[in-house]
Amino acid sequence: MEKALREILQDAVKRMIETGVGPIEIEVPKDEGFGDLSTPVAMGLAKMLKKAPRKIAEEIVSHIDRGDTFERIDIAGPGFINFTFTRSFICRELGELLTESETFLTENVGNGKKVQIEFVSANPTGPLHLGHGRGAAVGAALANLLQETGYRIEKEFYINDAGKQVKMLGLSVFAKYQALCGREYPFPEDGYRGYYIDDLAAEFKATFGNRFVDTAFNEVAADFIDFSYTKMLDLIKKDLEDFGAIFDTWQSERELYAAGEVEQTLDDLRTKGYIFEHDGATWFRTSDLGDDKDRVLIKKDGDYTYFTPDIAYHRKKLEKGFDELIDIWGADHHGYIPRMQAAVQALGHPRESLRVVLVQIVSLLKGGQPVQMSKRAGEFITLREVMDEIGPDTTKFLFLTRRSDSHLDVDIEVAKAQSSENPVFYVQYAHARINSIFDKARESGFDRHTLASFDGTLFNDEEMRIVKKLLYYPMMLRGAALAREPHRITFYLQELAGLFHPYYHRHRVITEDIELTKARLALCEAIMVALKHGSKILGVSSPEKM
RNA sequence: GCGCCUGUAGCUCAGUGGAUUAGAGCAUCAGCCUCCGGAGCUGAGGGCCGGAGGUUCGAAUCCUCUCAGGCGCACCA
Repeated sequence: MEKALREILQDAVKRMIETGVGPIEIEVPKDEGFGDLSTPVAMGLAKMLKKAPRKIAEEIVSHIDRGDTFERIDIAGPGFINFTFTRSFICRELGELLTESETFLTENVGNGKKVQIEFVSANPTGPLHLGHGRGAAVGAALANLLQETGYRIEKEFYINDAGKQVKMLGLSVFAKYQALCGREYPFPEDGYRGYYIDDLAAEFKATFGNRFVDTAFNEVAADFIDFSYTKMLDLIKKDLEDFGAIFDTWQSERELYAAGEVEQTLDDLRTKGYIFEHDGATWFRTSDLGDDKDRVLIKKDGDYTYFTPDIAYHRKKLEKGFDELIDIWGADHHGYIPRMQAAVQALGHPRESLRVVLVQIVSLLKGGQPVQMSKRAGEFITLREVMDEIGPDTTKFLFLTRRSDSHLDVDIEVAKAQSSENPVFYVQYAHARINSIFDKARESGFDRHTLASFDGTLFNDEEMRIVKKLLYYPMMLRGAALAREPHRITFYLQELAGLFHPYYHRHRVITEDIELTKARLALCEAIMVALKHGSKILGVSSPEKM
């Protein structure tokens, strides 16, 4: 519906301004009385054409053939053009929705653009916590959303298997291992203290016995590090899989070093003149590229900073030929964006090719009281706990019912208590309910595949309202994709379910009247398709029974 | 001190320039099971959109200032 209007408007405007204009804004009016769709385009053009908005609106309207598409076209307020579609046009669209099914709901906005989404990328030093879960939910949903709207997507997890963090993990396990073997060994101050460290130490001992007792950590560091982080990574992979976050590629930081990528990146930047030496360290002149200050790449002691392999990593991504990189980061890393974009630019790509989606920290409450979460101290609620407690669907929906950059308080008590009152069930229930209507309908001999021939004149106002809501789906999806905001789908689904449930209570779908039944079943079918499609993008199931 | 994010109903949040009465869920209160699934439905109460200025025909939305919370500001990761 919106797509058709967009094309009509483009044509009309082109007759006035040969060059045409950029994307034309089309919106659903707040008040139904203002029509089905409306555009403020005339107001936007007012400055450029130096004419009154209403005059421009009139001119645009004069170039539009009402045909059997529009019931009426009005100019209202300061210059809005309001469009009301004819019933026959709307029903024709519904018919297309039914025959084309999911294809009707999506639109190709990506044009095959290659986009890589990197998300979660948790250090393999412990189980995933709730914050990671939010990143996983958002990343997976965004990937699905873009996939559905014509982008080519790769989902990647970056494994920090080379830095200090995994070393600390190894040392923590080493210390516990020594203790298990009856040796005195100081536990590192910054060590990881979670219960899983004890488990790892015990597992290590069970595997290797006392073989590593009485050795210095430095001599056996690799054994402990590799053993521990691979176990943790396996755990993470399992959690993500059960959560429904499936990755295409797993990029190891070590591999970047091994393949000489880090060195090459430094050479590359050096050749381009961004590198300088100062105070015994090697610097990257990011301040030339929009960063606050220059950044160190090689420290005085000869080690790389965290930034350095990360540049190499992004360089590798860009070389794989992606048009856009989306990184999903915790909001506490937002200060890191300018320097990473500077790096992207230094490597010869537009800085916009890196788009960072920030996911705010999840604050945890327990019965209204804040719970301090610290990975090092081992005090945190894991994604696994919550997922097991309230289910992956509810957890995902919880994360996707908010904008990703909004602060989110999760009260674990409330979340558990609400598990049967959660909005996700409202949406799923609508789907299950329709499914059960169809079970009933089949008993009465109605076939789901002959519904496209429904008689749309039988729809009452309430039904027409639902049909229109369904026809708004493609534009909602398009907007969500362009804004990279999957939460819009969540809200849409709640609204759609919110139209269906009251409708269901007021009207019987299956009645003696065969034509009316067919029309209503057609409507139900369409609702079901939309619910299913949106839920699938969110990674939430659409159960047939609950 | 500087920067970023957030401040909307009791709670959790949508809406982020255009059109009288600013929306949803939860919570609270009052109702609805002869009928396709009550994880549902109907209704009620509840808001100077943190505050103050400004731009505009028009501001929750844009600009400035200000208050409050969160997060950043490393030769840490």
